[in-house]
Amino acid sequence: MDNPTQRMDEAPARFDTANRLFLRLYQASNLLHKTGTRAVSAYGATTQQWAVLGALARPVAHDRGLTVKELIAFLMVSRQNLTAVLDRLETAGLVERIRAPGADGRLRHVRLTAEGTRVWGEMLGSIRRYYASALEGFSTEECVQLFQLLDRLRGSLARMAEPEGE
Amino acid sequence: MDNPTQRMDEAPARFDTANRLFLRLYQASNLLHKTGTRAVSAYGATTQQWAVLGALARPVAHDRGLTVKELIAFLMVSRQNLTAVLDRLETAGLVERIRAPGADGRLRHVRLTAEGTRVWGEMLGSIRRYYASALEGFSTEECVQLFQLLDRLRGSLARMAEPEGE
DNA sequence: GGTTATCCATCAATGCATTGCCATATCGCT
DNA sequence: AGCGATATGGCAATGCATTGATGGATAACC
Repeated sequence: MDNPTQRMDEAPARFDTANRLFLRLYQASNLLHKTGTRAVSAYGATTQQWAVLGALARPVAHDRGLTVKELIAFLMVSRQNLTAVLDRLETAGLVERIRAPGADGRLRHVRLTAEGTRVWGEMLGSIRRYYASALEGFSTEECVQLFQLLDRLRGSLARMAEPEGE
Repeated sequence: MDNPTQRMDEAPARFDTANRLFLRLYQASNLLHKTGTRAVSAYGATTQQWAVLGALARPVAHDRGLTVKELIAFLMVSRQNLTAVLDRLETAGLVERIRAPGADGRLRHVRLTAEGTRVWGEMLGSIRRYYASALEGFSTEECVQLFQLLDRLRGSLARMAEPEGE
């Protein structure tokens, strides 16, 4: 009873915090998909499709598009998963897979179609409203802080997913 | 060119931060399931089953169990989803659905079986190692900070999911 | 006793996400 | 020309997660 409990309690407290932290991550992610999909459902889209369209709409990617490999790296999902999402987006006419003329023949560049660019423009309003609503009680500093912490956690988990260095 | 750009740039910066923030949330969640399931795959479990077992293993819940409704509130998932997870856990013999003798006849209490308690005890080692590895670069203060920010975000998203008060 | 509400389960559909394996086309190197 | 690596696609299986609709058993109220 005379041992210092201050250090003894450190590990259990950290475990407990980790437990709560990952439960919140799990819950927040589920809610993100649930509410996010609802926010863009008027366009027949989902949060994943929103993420893909958002990646392709960036100035860097809009003209030349992104290869499947680059999209996988950007979103950090499996190739088989991305293929299915791209199939749905292609069927909807929002995205096209093209072979760049002069480039590597193996590469397929995924690009927004004119329709895809138009729909993305319409979706932007809903997305802005969604972000504003979801982060209503957050100061800009807190947003940055949360981003940075999530960024580090993502990095840590990515390291666990791929032990061998790239 | 003489208008104060400081305020004009606030909204775009916030939008950009939100964009990155939710992408990180999306990525971190996918990696959580990927690496987490790998961590407990030796027990034939997944992260969701881990979450359910963890909820039921808490001292508060271990003896009397939790009703399906309580589990839904704790994990914040849909009833149909939870039913499927519970079915798999019941088939694996880790969980049992019982009707409490004196209580409301509509309620089903979900409880860990003896086997479930044993397996959870074994899983705890892997889980502790997982938490330690995932949060390796984080100070205890940062863990708490991330938890609190995620908790607020979860609350905000939950409000968006259920507009009418409970 | 009858109505209404709650708790739980079921069936069905869609989409996301992973793993594993196989196939094809192209590139780069020898 | 051949060989290995890379980039993509296809197929299959499993599990998670949502929505929607239906139904049954129990409780609470009138």
